[in-house]
Amino acid sequence: MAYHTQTDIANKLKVSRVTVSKALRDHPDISFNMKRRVKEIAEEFGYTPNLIAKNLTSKKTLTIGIVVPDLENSFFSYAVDSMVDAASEHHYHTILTVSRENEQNEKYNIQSLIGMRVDGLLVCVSQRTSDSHVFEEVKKKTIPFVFFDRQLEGMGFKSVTFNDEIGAIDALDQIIKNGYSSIAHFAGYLNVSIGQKRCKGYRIALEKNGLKIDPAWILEAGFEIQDGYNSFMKLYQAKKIPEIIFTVNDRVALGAYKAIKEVGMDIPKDIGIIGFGFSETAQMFSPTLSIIHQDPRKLGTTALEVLIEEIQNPMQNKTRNIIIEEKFIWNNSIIKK
Amino acid sequence: MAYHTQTDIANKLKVSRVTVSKALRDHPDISFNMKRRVKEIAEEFGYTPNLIAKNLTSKKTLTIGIVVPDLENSFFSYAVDSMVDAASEHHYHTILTVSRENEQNEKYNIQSLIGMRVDGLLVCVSQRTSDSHVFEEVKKKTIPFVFFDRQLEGMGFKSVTFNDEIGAIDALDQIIKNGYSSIAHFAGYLNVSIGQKRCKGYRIALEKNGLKIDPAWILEAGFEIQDGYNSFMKLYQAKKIPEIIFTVNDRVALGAYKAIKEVGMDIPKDIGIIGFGFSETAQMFSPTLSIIHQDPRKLGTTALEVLIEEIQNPMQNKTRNIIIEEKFIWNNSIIKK
DNA sequence: ATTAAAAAAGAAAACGTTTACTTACACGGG
DNA sequence: CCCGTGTAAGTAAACGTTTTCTTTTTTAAT
Repeated sequence: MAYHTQTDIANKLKVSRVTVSKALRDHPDISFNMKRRVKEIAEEFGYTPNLIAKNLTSKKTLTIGIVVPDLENSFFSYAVDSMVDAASEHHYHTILTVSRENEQNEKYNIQSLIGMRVDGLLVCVSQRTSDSHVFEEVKKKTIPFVFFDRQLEGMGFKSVTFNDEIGAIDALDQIIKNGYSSIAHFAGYLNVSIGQKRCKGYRIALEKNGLKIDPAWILEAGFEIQDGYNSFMKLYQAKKIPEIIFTVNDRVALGAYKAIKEVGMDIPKDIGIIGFGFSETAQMFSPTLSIIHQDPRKLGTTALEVLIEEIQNPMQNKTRNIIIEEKFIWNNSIIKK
Repeated sequence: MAYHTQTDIANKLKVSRVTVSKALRDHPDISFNMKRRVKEIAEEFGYTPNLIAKNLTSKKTLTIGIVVPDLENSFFSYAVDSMVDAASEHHYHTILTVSRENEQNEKYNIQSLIGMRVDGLLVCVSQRTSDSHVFEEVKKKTIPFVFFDRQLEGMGFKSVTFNDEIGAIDALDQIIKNGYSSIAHFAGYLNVSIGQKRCKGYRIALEKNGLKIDPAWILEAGFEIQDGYNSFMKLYQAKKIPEIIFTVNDRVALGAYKAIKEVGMDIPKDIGIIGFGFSETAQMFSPTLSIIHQDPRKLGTTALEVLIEEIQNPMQNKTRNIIIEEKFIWNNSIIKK
């Protein structure tokens, strides 16, 4: 690799490097003529400014570090996509790291992003993270920081998240008011916060509407396609089919779809399904899946905006936790009575 | 933000900063005792080495720049995911940029990645890119560079791609040999290389098997869901239904699925479908989609490995264009006779 | 013509590291 | 006692910029 530097240009023109530096930045110190000459040679040399040298003096890297648990989950890839996009609009770069839902990786990633002196961090914490040591460090160094989607509570960092409980309550409320009363819940795992909150919403919605909660209709099996499949088959074998299945996410819903079709039942005629998800994937289902809509792009851009705000005015804005509204989208997987 | 530097540690201990630098890197110059003292203070200060300063002297950033057209396309997000992963195994970071299939963005992205002095570049060129100026620059600066999935031909860069033509021929060959003879093709657009190659494979496969090519069965409509839907409806209204539809990608296949179900026909009983795609999305279909399998993770990791190899031994390995094999996966969208 | 002010350039220092070279000292062998 | 050797430290310079401060030159005002 062979790069030219400002010094090369200065030597060629027999001027000082400061003159070159100023000329390239259109500093008023420099005459029009000199600017022209400098830029000509820069062009000729294919000069590309060395940003890392620039960063060293300016103390700004114009770079944002992202830590995400997983990119195979399209929810995150949409979120990251919109972050990269929004960042680029603010002339920021993004260094992307993936933790694979592993606390060690996550810690390592954050530390090296700090080492690279990113101007700020966007982190979606892994499901099992418990050690807050790295985050304490971030706080001590007062690095602009925003949690998105998931957060470590009680650390005083800003965050942008959804409120699953309200989302679930709101959606189920509408469904129940529409005349449905037997609703099963495929719950993922109840010891992770996402599973917990969604299940809580389910319980509250039912109670609120005077429906009693049948423990046999809360199936705790996991977050993957196969888990949805298994859960439905379990209900089917027990001949205990609800009117509606409320799944913890769209992957589980997909598994349920497969199982339901396999046993020859019809969605939405014989059974309705609703799940957490977002519009693009809901459209992949046929019939299209009714969802409690978590918009990953809104999450991404909001988180980024909050971070930029924090970078530009540190410790000003006091709003800590931004909640993004989840809207219930009634698609074709449930019949409107 | 408040960072401590080696100088801070040096002052505290009343030693020179070089001693600190060496101690932290376990340089043999330094006594065990001094190392211990230095590390103690480093710990106390929460010292994090400034990598950008380090990079300035070492001329290595341990960072790889990625340019991808789009992350909403899950094919790319899988590819990027595996790149980030593989890079991190080699202790490299990744700066991710998205071009949105826009040549200007792409150019800008590459230039700023060069500005950040990434050690190498992984680029999937946008569909319309024609100006090779930036790439000439990359070549002049001899920056390690690898094209993935799509490439600008004739520039002499390494590349990792699929061979769609062979993939299509191979798959259709098997299908035809299985007894099918009327096969339509939903072709995307024939003026982009991806559409061209896949269509060419289609033609060759048919000719090779003595089937004549009916222009009415090549529908050029686009690459999105809606295009697949429209194309099928067009065939349906013309009452010209083939045994098999071969789609240019999985999104078009999805549109076809929707249309087929809508008119009350059954996959695979009434009509079979095959498309380009990868296993994870094929599983999203019901029935599961038969695919010419393009493995994004294999693409990603291979591209990254080739790049690392090029970074470590520049201009050594002469193999320019690596082709990743596409395997035909016969799923449930086509009946095996 | 003299002086003040403005314009154009340059010099030195800084950012936080690493690398190459130098110094100081202790130790043992002859 | 001198010398060579090894150990442990330090000094100076470098990486490629930007910033702050000077200096030199030009222009304009008296």
